[in-house]
Amino acid sequence: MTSTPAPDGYDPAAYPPFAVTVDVVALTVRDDALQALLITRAEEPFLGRLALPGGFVRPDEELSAAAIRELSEETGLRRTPAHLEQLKTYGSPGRDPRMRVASVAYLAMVPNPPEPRPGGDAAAAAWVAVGTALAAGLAFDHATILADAVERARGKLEYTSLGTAFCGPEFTVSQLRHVYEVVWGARLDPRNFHRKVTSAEGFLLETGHTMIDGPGRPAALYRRGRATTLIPPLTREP
Amino acid sequence: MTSTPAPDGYDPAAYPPFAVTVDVVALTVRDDALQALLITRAEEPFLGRLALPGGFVRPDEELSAAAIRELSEETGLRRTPAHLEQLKTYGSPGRDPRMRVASVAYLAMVPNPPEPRPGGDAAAAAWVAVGTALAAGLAFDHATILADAVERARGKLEYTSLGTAFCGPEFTVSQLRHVYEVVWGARLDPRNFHRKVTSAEGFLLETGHTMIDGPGRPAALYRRGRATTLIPPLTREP
DNA sequence: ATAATAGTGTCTTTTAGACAATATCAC
DNA sequence: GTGATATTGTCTAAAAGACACTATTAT
Repeated sequence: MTSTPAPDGYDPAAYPPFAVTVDVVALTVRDDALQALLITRAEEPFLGRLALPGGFVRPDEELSAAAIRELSEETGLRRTPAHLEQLKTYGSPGRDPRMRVASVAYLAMVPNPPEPRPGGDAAAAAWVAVGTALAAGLAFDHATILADAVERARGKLEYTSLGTAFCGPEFTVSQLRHVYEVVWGARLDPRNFHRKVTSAEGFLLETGHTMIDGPGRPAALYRRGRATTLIPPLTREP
Repeated sequence: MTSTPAPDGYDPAAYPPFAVTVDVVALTVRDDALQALLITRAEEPFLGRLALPGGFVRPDEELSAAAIRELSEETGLRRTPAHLEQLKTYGSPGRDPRMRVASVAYLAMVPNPPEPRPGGDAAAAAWVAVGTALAAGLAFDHATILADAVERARGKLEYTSLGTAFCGPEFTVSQLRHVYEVVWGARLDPRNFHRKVTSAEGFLLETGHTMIDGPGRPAALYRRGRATTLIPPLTREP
């Protein structure tokens, strides 16, 4: 099973153990803010500090499966996120004081965020506004991971249909626009936004249903289209 | 140093060892083709098969440093690539028959590719056209990694100044256009391309020098500007 | 009626893409 | 001169952004 050890130590079994973990940045739009699902650590190191949910990958587990499992275990988030993608791997030698750890970070988008329920080695779990979290400080290098995730999400809204992953199965153009406004932290012209998203090929599918929310004309409900890339893209700096 | 082991086995030291490796997709534009730097494996498994250069990360080594080191050891590529970025981590349970391995893949751009010199556990090292490599088949899941890398490179040419990483320190607009044409596999109008790249803010810096290559008016030489994102972006489907 | 939101249309500016025209070289 | 490449300019169509206007609701 093991190949011949090379003189300079290429035999895999001879190498000092690395731990491989996953960390999940689950984002949602709630209370007019971009929020991340964070836990309060119940163990050392960084006991009591805010951190991303995550943990060790099991011997026969896919990385993405580990991300979904850890999210479920530590925060009680049962539903599979509307979108899950690998973000980046963080593996600097000193990032975990216990041992050498390479952590594969995932980015998840969650619509209609349920209230979290802490479990595993999490003392608490809560949705926290991204700005608040970064200002408060996070365990390990999780602030860097969170910042990278937010930047990825912001960029991807421009040229993909990812914004719909923050919305439920059926949504109005206004709800989608609200997502964009919150994630980008910018005002968008409702009329131009409406024209752009409804004319982008394969982005939105009409359901025929409408919805009334407060005063004003009822809004048409849409479902995500099959297009993943947005042509033409939406633009961020108006 | 080690925290209290949790009942369900969260003690990192108790976890079965993962190996962490890096694999490097070094790309260049040579002979009117997008080529990748590949090695021929000198060991089992996949002895004699083409593969990406790569290997185990050392205990106190940054992931990116491991990528540069493995590239140097296995292919003799001494120069630091003009661009190096993390691509994605591949860690499916069965991807290496010897043991559980998570491989952090890197994408590198190399201008003026030098002839490689094999070393380490590489029996040979050569620049291979991407299409040829994918058709020939690669060891492990390296074909998937290579395909992902090419797709990343193609996309990034649109909205970043990454294309200049395939050129030397000084280059003409034609040379840059040739990079785009080869990577995208498409013809671009020389006149519109010229106007777009020279008018994109901070993309190119005039050097004042010119260069003559064959017949035709001498071409102005440029250097990469400090801008990393391209505004407005170049577009792929003409 | 008034206010609020949804949706359509119109106008101007900007950009993309096609392509004419000029500049400067090798031969 | 011819032929090739570099560079600038011109034209048209598409898209972005500003914003007037209509539609439909709650109050």
